[in-house]
Amino acid sequence: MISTLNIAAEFYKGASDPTRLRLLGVLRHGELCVCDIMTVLKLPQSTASRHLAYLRNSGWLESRRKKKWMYYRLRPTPQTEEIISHVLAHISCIPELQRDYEMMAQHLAEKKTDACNQ
Amino acid sequence: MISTLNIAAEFYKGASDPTRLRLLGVLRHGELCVCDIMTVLKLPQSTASRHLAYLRNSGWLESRRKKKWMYYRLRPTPQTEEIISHVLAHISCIPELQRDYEMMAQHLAEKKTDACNQ
DNA sequence: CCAACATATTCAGATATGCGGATATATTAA
DNA sequence: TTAATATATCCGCATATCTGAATATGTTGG
Repeated sequence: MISTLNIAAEFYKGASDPTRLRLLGVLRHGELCVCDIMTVLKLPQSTASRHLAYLRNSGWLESRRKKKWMYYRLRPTPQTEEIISHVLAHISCIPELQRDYEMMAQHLAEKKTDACNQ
Repeated sequence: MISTLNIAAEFYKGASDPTRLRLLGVLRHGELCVCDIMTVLKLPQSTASRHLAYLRNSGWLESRRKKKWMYYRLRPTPQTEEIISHVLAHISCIPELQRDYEMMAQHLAEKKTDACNQ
């Protein structure tokens, strides 16, 4: 049986792993594809994909396919919008995540096209 | 602020279990001893104690001894005050936790003395 | 259709976490 | 000091989670 209590616990479990916090941190940039994320964060592809799916299943993200690429983005629902914004604010001053964020900014700036062209 | 990535992950891991969310919910009442918590939430004593220790170690609670009883309370540090208040607001509308909260209120009202007198 | 590429899933092994009864420790009252 | 009480920790066991390589699935362009 899925209760609201368990759903809330799953939601916070989404934020309970360092790699997933890194993913949330760079997703403050907006919609990102798996290949950009794994490139910037230097994560194995399976690790990036698995944790992104975890975040989607726990209520943090939604995804859509665009050509060959799967794009993930933060998903503020009426129930989670406020808490998500505060968690993001909370983690935004973690040094490791600041570095991730800047690396992603540089990576995005250097992309020549809108599509993924690593 | 949250000093490291791992510490932040541990903090959210504290909120990632249904039983621990129940503990946080009743602790909105203020300082509570283990015996009141285990009585109201109908938790085995080892379960209540273990999760309270978990919450203390992950940055949510602090504790102090008062006579024979160990009292736990929410610990809003400068680093966690804002996020803790928003997590509490987030979980405050979960039906199970509302019931817990009301049961605790009734339990506290019926206590005859300040000390634990179950 | 097929080749190339992006992403998802599987796999095995290591580690972490949950549980509740049993036991240990700590504090107090008599 | 001793008994009673409150809390913490230990224990065995079950389940969950993390990892990265390997493999499977899915999409696109030619």
